[in-house]
Amino acid sequence: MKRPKPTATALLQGTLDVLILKALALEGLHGLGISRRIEQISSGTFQVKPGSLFPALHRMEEAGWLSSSWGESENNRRAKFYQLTPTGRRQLQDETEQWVRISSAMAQALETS
Amino acid sequence: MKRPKPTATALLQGTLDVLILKALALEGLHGLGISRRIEQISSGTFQVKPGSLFPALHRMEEAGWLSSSWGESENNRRAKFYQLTPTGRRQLQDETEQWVRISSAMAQALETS
DNA sequence: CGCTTCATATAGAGAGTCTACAGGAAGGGC
DNA sequence: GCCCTTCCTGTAGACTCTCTATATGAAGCG
Repeated sequence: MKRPKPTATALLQGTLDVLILKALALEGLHGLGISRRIEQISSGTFQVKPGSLFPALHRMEEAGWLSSSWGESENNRRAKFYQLTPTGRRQLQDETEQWVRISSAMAQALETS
Repeated sequence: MKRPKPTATALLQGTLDVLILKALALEGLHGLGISRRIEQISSGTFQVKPGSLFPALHRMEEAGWLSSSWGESENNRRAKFYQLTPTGRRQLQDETEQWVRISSAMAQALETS
């Protein structure tokens, strides 16, 4: 019981990637649009801050899961749009399956036995 | 696609704590016993390496969730036994509820929409 | 022309897990 | 007595990822 825990840590480490991939599954979006989409499909549970989002996008683009192109947002702002690559779509499948495995193992482990 | 991903990262960051707490919910165990219990209650899905386990135990003891005492293992080896403190038991409840919230939000987000 | 909003970006800190290694002590084989 | 394996705890260093905080620029509004 050292400190009252300053950081909230809303996101579980490792879940951001699959959420970004899922957000882009239907259509390409720009950065803040991805953030809003994630918040939407999780009913507000996950709120991705810019400082988490953009490094993740760069990392995933470098990994070959996303491709980007500059365009204009719905508010006439310069915005970078991201799309899933075929590799990224595969990655979405893989990470989704991995999540199912892990979460069912967790559910089993946390069952009151 | 830089590297073929050297590390496997079997465990999701942040899930080790609640697994340790759950492993100790029924009875006190020593370090490697906790590791084996976690592997058992997750049907082999989670395998906690010593290099992850012991720092976590020290951290959690310092946080006041666990108390420890030296004793003898079932194989006559010197072993440190850990028990849940009342604070730790509360922490187990909190983290379990948090896991339920997060995993259901993830399930909803990853639903094919 | 300042203010707000939108949009992208980086630096630095912090946390947590991993690999790899180390040491001590018990038990078995010979 | 001596090796060798197993059990048990532990640390060091690297690595990855998320967070807070801050910065920049451009559009729109009054």
